[in-house]
Amino acid sequence: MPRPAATEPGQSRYAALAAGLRQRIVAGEFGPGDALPNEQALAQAEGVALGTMRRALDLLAEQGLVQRVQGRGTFVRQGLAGAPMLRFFRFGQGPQQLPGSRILARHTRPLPAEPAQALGLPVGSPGLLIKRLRLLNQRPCLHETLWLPLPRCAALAEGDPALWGDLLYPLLAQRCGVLVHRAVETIGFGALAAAEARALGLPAGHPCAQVQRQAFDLAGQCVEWRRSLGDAQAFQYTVTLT
Amino acid sequence: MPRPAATEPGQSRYAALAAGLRQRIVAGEFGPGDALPNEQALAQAEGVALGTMRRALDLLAEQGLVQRVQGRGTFVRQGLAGAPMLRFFRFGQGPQQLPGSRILARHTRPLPAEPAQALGLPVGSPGLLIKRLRLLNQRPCLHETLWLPLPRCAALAEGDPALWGDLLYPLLAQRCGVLVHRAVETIGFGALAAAEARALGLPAGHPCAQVQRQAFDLAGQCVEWRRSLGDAQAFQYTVTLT
DNA sequence: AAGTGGTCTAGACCACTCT
DNA sequence: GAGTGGTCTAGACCACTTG
Repeated sequence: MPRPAATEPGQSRYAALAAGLRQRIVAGEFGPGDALPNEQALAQAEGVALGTMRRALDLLAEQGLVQRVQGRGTFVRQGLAGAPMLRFFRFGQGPQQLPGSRILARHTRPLPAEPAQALGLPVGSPGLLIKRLRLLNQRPCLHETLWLPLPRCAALAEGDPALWGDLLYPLLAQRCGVLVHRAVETIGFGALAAAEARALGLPAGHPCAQVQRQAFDLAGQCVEWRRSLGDAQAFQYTVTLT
Repeated sequence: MPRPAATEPGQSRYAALAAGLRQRIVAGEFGPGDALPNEQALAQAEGVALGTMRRALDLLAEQGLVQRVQGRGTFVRQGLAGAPMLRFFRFGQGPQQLPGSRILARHTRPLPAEPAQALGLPVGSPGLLIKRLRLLNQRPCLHETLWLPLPRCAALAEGDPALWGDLLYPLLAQRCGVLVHRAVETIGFGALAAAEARALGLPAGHPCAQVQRQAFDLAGQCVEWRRSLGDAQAFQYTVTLT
């Protein structure tokens, strides 16, 4: 009975195997889109039965870290595509197309209280502030305020934002090596301040829906704080309870 | 190789076993809270290996139909407790207590278009309309409009609503034999009409959050349509994306 | 045809809950 | 101690994808 190094005591074998694989993925041994070795190889390498290794891989798949494809292999999942923000809103009808982006401002600034807390950094740490407008059919529909932690996302503090394209997360991945893997959003309701209202072409004080987002990388570090504002009339969201 | 009756062709054995068990539960052979026979017995009865039956039971557990408890057994889950409506709102702070209910109206009426469609019944079918106010610390916080399908929920058309207690779903279970197992909710924002505003003690036209709910029984039949209105200021909801 | 994950078997032993 | 679900093994065969 070999009792190889369990990552945590009191854990089942397959959970330990999953944790080990998770670490290897986070460490970059397998990049996004890469295939893992096949089950047989992994099981043999760890000296464990095939079924046990399968269980570990299934666990990682449940957690969204890998994706299993019959006949092809087990692959490390890509990060979040980005811009699923619009799923909360119904602007016009017809096929939902990709929203455009217009950067309104970009500054390096000390982090204010709320973003700092969300990012898990001390207030006043260096941050990158971005304001942008999301557009659908050339019409402004969302006003966003973003804060990014600065040593880490420094690559975005330089260069012409006009060349960035419409999605932030692919940019974060390419330029900063930051892969967004999970996000938590909080929905609320308020009234538009003058500046945002003007940008959206709505009257000041107009009711708006507010979506605050924290985005996390593979290691669980928060790498973005964002607040998006849109017309409350257009807001709609569906949940299922069980 | 016995190939006993699969509930559906082209399905894996464990999926078929799960479907069979599901049917038996829906048919009432095992009521909410009852224990299923143990794995060994079920596997033997179906002439299948233990692991395969386990897989079927795990599937039902994933779907929320049963709950597995180590050392005790596998149990049919109770229906939704009810009143998780308040999870969308933060009224005051401190420990969230159970909301009170005051029935404002109850009528038997032909179903209007929207509730009829949600319930999967023709417009004009007999329905039971209920309006009620949810209260927290004696203060009104939610205004609800409910439609129930009528032959089925007839027991609620009689008797004194003042004796109903604060939760609808336990009532539906006891008096009508209707077990709510799943619900779908859609969130939107709007403005309060005069009547609702008055009931909630807010000015007419005040911004409000609106939660529409369809509740389903074990068989997947819609058994309730509901619209709840509350102060938009108090609204807050959190989602996780992966 | 070779390689992958998906299903199924038949058994052993462990961890937990109840009486 | 008896009974339950949870873990693990070692193997067989199937279904799907790709060259």
